[in-house]
Amino acid sequence: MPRRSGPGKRPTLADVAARAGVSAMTASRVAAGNYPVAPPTRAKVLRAMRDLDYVANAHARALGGAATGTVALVLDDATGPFFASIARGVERQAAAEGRLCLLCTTHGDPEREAAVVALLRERRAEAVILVGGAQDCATYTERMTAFAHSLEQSGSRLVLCGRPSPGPGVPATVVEYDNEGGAYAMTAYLLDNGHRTIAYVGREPGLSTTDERIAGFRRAHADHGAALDESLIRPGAFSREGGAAATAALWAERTDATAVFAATDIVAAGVLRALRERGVRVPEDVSVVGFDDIPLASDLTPALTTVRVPHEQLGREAVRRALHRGPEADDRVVLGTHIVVRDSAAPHLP
Amino acid sequence: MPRRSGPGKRPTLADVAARAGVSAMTASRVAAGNYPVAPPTRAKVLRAMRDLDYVANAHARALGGAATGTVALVLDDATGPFFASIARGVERQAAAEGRLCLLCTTHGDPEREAAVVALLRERRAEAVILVGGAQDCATYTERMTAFAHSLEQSGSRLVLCGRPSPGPGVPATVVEYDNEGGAYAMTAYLLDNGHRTIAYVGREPGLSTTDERIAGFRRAHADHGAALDESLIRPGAFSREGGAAATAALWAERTDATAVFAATDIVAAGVLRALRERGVRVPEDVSVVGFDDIPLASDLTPALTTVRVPHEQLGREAVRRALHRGPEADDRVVLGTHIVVRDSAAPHLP
DNA sequence: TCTATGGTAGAAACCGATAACTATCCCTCC
DNA sequence: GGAGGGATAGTTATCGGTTTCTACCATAGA
Repeated sequence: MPRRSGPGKRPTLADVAARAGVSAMTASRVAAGNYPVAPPTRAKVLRAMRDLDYVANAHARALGGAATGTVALVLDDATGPFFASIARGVERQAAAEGRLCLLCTTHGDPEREAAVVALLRERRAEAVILVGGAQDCATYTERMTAFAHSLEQSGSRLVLCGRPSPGPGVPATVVEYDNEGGAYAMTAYLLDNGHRTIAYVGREPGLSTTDERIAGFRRAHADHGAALDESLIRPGAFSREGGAAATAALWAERTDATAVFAATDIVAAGVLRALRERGVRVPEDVSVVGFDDIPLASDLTPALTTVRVPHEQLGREAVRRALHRGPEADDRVVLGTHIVVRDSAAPHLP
Repeated sequence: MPRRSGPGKRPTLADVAARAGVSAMTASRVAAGNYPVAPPTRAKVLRAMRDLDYVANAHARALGGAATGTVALVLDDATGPFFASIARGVERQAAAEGRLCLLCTTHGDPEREAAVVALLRERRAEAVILVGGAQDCATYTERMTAFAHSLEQSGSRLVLCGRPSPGPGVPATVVEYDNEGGAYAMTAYLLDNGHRTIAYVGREPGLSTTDERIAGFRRAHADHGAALDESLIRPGAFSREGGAAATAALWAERTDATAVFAATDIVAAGVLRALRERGVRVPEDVSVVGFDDIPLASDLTPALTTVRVPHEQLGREAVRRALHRGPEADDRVVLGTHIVVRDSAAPHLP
């Protein structure tokens, strides 16, 4: 049975030292184990530590100049399997490196993002990992540049994960994945299967990921000599409802698309639902593909053909590269993506 | 453009004070705003702070006795929509209360759990929230009791979220949800719909949640005067594969069940897959229901009838009750659960 | 016997912010 | 004119662990 001390009376090193009949310094050395201490003395100190259930004060250590052993993960929203997978990667790598992981959310609010970064500066987080697509405009670049510099001044490192780089010369690490290439591969796959009228559902204007994916979509069309009807690129929020609504709008207008490329797997879930409601069979009548390869993808009916994004690895790399910084060349990585073929896409026979 | 200071040279309050030509104390008072400072002086200090891009050192503050503004969330695994929702609730409430949230995972390893708790004691987290089902044995109770006491000694509060209480007199807050009641309601619903041969798939022996749900399952049978064939309670892991495998095993043995109660929604996804592979129609031939109501539930085909667990509220309550402690009576809450009827269950016509 | 040497342990200072106390200044009122 | 008091700013000490420097003892070698 552990001692039933009253609340808030934590034993300090001095207490341990007193109980062991040595100085605080000796107790500290036993705890750290980086200095020779005579075995009998060490035993007495260890005894006292166990008796008092001593734990060091991390804040005192950090104040003394030691690293804080903390990395911070900042995301839009902790729900969403996309973020969850990245969080898992971050947490795992952090744990593997003996760090604890702070989790913060911004709900897409730049002001809150700035507030969170300020809080993390106060805590001297060793790395601050910002995750998720962002509006890639001048304001964004400026903000990230400012964050990078103030974090650097606080001895911490900014990591942009799945976000555009603020440009060279800015002290930040960027870990991205190949949006353009993934979209290209998927579009090429559909084109190779005979599809010529492919709708892209879920364009969020200005969002960096959207822009890159649409670029790949276009390039594949061009490379295959396929005409691209701009009216097939449909706006829509990155949500089930967004996917369903955009599909409803598209089908109200025209029903000649033979394939739908959903901006994300979640959007694809909405697309599938909307099509099912209209009696359209997938993949017999229309092929549907997604992007992300979240766990949901394989649970949909039919199981979703999609683009695999290495979320967990993204998180691990973010932590790894922030903590062990090599040559400057390593400050930007792009992880590969590839398509995963399941059951939601079929050849289109003219 | 922000100042391009070299790395690691953070300005201190003393630097600010020097630049403003005042004492550190005055600068501190301006920062805290809890003491009258003459407007011209305040302006000078604020100016200096902005010039130097000053941020306080949270560790110094914490060392001085202030609260650390940190709550910790400890879970088995950050993936899993179940945990993600709780994490969201915890993070939101923490943010609302001006706290940051530490995220740790244990992968179900008690040793790692102890190590994590020790780390959190070092950091003086204000609350340590342990989430997720646990083996409810004597060892568990002992461990939790020990955690509760040592955390209390460190001035922090243990919260058990969705876990059994270690008993009265232990300084811990328990936030649970009604497993037994939810399982009872769902079983009663199936029985009311004429089902008499209901399989329970996904028993993890010894796990507290499993035991409670099966208790509800039994009680409903008893109350409805329905015989319960013990061989219909099938073991299986809490995973898609577990659900699929258990279903395959069951169907290999007997095919007379008219309904399947899956231990969790994830298990239900596996059950649905296994049934689909066997050409069994849901809900026409067999009804399938789950437990948790994670987002996936409404994306399955057919949309899953399941038991709603208020995950996010669970997280919020955990933080709220740990931070504002009222009378001791509030140390244990049980949040309600209720069934959500969708499309995966239908009446059984004899 | 006296001095090098190594092995141990302790004392003082420091990290940065702040609580508690003290010291001014200046104005008011007796 | 001097005591009293409000408003403001500064001094000192403290939180707990670590770094750096110093002090001691014992044994070995001269």
